Parts: sequence; C-alpha cells; structure tokens
Amino acid sequence: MASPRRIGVESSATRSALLDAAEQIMMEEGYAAVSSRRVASRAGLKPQLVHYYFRAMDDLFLALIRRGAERSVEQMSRIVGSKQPLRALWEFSSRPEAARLAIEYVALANHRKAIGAEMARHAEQLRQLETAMIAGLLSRQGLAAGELPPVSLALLISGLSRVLVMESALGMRSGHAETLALVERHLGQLEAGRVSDRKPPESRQN
Amino acid sequence: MASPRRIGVESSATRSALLDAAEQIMMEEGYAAVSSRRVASRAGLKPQLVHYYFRAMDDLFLALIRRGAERSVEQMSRIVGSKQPLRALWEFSSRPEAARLAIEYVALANHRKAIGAEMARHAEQLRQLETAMIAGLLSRQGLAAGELPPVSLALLISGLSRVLVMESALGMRSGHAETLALVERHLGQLEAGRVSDRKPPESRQN
DNA sequence: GTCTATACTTCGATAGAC
DNA sequence: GTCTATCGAAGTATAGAC
Repeated sequence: MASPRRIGVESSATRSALLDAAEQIMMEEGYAAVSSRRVASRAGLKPQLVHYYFRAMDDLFLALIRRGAERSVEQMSRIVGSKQPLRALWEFSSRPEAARLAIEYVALANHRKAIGAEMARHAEQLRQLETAMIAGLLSRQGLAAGELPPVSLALLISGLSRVLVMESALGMRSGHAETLALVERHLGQLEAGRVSDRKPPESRQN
Repeated sequence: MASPRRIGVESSATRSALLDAAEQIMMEEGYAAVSSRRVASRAGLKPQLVHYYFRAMDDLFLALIRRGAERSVEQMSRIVGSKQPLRALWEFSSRPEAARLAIEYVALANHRKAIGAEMARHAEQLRQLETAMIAGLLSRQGLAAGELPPVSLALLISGLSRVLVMESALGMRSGHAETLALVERHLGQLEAGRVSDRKPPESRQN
C-alpha cells in the first residue's frame, strides 16, 4: 500500500524536458544543484511538476542514468562496428561533457546505494561490449590473451581517457601530451594489425 | 575593507576538530552533506563556530584540501625514498578512503573555480615528485625516456589505481583481477631492474 | 497535466552578549 | 572562544482545485 500519489507517464514530453534540464544543471553546477526548484525553473515549469513525474529526487537521477545508458549502448554498437574501433572508443570516452557527468554520477553513487547499483550495471554492460570487440581484434592479430587480456585493454582505454579529461577539467596539463602520444602510438600499432613483439612474461602467475 | 568579522587562528584545536568532522562527513555522505550544522554537530559544537573559523564554507573546503595536501606530500616523500617505490606508489593511490575523498573533491572542483585551482596545484606537485622518482628509476635501468616518459608512468599508476578503486566502490569487478595481475607483472619487471625488451617505436612522432 | 497553497526542514550567515 | 538569537533563502514533498 505504498503510495497513492499520481505519477506522470514516461512518454511525456514534459518529463523529457525535466530530464534535459536536470542533465544540464548537473553538468554545469554539479549534482547538488539538481533540486526540484532549479530543474523546473530551467525547464520553465513549476517545481511541483518534478514531483509529479518523479516520486522523489532519486527517481529523477535513476531515470537520468537509464536514459544515458540507453544512449551509450546505441553509440557503443556504432563504435564496435566502426573501421577503427579502438580510436573510436578512445574518443568516445574522451568527451569532456560525458566525463564531467560521469564524475557527478560517481560522486552521487558514492553515497546512494540504488544509484550506485544502477551505474555499475550500466558500466559493466558497456565494458562487456568493449571487451568483446577488443577480443576479436586482438585474436585476429595473434596477440595472446594471456599477455594483454581484452578486458584489461578495455579498462585501460576508458579509464585512462577519463582520467585525462578529468584532469584537464581541473586545468592540469603535466604529462598529458606525452601520454596522448604514447596512447596514439599503441592504438596505431594495435589497429594497424601489427603484432607486438614483446616477449611473454616468463613467470607463471595467473 | 573587506570583512570586519573575527576569524579564529589556524592553530586552534577546535578548528582541527571541525576539519576532521568535515572530512568524515565528506567521505561518508559526500560534499553536499558538509554543512555548517552537520559539521558542528558531528564535532559536538555549535554551528556558529564553523563560521567563526571559516568565513564561508568554501574556505573550509580549501583548508581541508591544504591540510590533505601537506599530509600527502609527507607520505609521498616517504614513498619516493622507499625500497619498492613503484609498488608503494601504487598502494598509496589505491587507498579506498583517499579515492572516495578524491572523487568528492573533483566533483566539487568541477564547479567551484577556487577549489579546482587549489586541487590542481596540489596534484601537479605530487605528480612532479612521482615523476622525478620514476625518472631516476627508469634511467638506472637504461629504459629510454622516449619510449616510456616517466611522467606518463606516473600518470598511469596513479590514474589506473584510482579508476580501479572507484569502480570497486560501485561494486564493479569485471577486468579488475586481470588488470591487477598485469600491473603486478609490470611493476615487478620495472622494479626488479630488468630492462623491457620491447623495441623502440620506429616512427618519429614526438 | 498543471496550477495554487502550504507544511516543514535545513541551509549560510551575522549581530551581539558573555 | 563560545554562546543565544535571528534573518532570509532554498530545499522536499503533499493536498487539492482546475
């Protein structure tokens, strides 16, 4: 017998407008600035409408994450099928707006269980898509998975790009040029189909 | 002619207690939960004392960052002088509490200029210390800086460890074991004084 | 579906007594 | 250095009219 309150349908255009507004505020001023009043005002609506479409503010955040997740999966399938998928993946995770949003979500997820779980679910799904693509690419080049597990490369690409973008947002620059050049070189080698000639590790761990 | 208001001295024990409380709240519930009332209450003091020691809440955050920065630099100099500095560095940036705090600071810095600048200053200082240590270590092993710039390795170690901890906090696990093993292998090689036998890149870019 | 009206909470910040 | 008292702004959320 939880809640007798009315809730608006998902297909509503107003609901979409509220989500858009929330996303913008989150990007520009952080998750803490996403309040019913600010969201509504940015969308040119009354604050009470936020509560009509979302039972509580956390539901708004969840809806935002789900919408973003759907879009990411669409983009990821385009990336996986593209001509230079590694480069495309690198650029995809290097988009500054996405990285900004990601930081806010992670911070939010840090102390709201439900949001963290939703985020993790989504991120794992993306990583799985990336890993499958990379595994295909590496095996076509005869690079043993024992040396460079595809899932690690996926983690490395999305993680490192995110770190760089994050630091850039703070105004940090040291090491960026060098690291971008390094990444560029390795992506080139991997994508050109040339096989790395490092010798495999001689120890037997894992 | 700015502010006639009284401000407590830095050496005050009460001030320290307030900073401690703020740090705890930030870690447990995020920066948005760090309010004068909550901080004071956690420290067993009156909210007005927060305003006595910190003109505005942003000053409290800045003080928190500076205090953390001093501590980090102390720890970093111990790391740089330790027997296995790369491993020590990896473990240093893998501390979950530190990573949680870092996320909050970055999110905060994302939309508060002064805080972002302070963060960047501090992070650049740490990176410089790391880079100097790594440069010495690599050159003692005859690894050309052209192949793996020390600053990139510094970025890679601190960045990757942070990403892993961040994901762990969300409950993500995929790729972690593989990547930790990979890191373990490379740190071992680098620190054992063995020279990597990858051939240098044949192209001339950067 | 959107509005007015409203209840209640928490926030930052200051003035001034002790 | 710490207290009482107090301001005005902003927050979440609900009830009920239109």
